[in-house]
Amino acid sequence: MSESESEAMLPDGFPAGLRVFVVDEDSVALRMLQKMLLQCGYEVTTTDFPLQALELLRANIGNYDIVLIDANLTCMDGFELVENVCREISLPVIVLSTDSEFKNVMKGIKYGAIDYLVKPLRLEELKLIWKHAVKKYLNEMKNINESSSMDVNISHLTKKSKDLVRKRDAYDDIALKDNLTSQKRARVSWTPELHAKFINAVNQLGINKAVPIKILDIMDIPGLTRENVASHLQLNKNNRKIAPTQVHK
DNA sequence: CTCTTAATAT
DNA sequence: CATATTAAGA
Repeated sequence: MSESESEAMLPDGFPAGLRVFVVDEDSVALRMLQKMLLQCGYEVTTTDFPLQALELLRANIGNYDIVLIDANLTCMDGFELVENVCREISLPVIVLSTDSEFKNVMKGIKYGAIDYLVKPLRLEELKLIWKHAVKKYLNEMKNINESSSMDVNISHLTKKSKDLVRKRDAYDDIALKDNLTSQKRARVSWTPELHAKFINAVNQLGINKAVPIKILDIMDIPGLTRENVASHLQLNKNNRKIAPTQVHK
């Protein structure tokens, strides 16, 4: 709260070197983006050829920390790309678009994106994206118990994570407030529609073969996990058992 | 390793 | 309350 001047200057300890991969069909916008990202002190790799984006990412696993994808593509469905990248590459993906429609934003998130930024982008927003990379990393560390499948990619962030935790207070004013779409994996909301798909899958399989993984497979909902389904399945079984009156409180 | 259940946590 | 996570046995 004591500093207010340096807007363009990067604060001490700002996570420079974040490796950002950007996909945008519009090469002009792409250039601007690149420029801004560079101003943030990030390492930037760009492509204006979305059809190759996934391939490039595949070929460079471990070389990037975060992915930015403009969803307004003409050569393919931008959200499909988002979904595929999220599925295949374990990196935080941020959707970019000029469309601020709630529905569209939801779509981006639903397809696995960790955030959705509406163009035109402000430097301020880009300065904050490193948080997603760190958060994703922290979550994975928490989830993955003993698995040794974490690669060198992480060591790049590890040091910074510690640093950032310590320095968090310094960034709080701007950082803590941008919680639009980040946070941990959102809990599943079993809307009637989603539940319907669940029921549908169960029926399709037959009550005996209706096992979490198969249900999940048939439902084909991005981001939905086996655990989500298992939990819901359990709930439904229980409900049937003790349908009516319940002794409680 | 996945499935199921119950218990407990968020 | 609704959903998630954990623990233990199959």
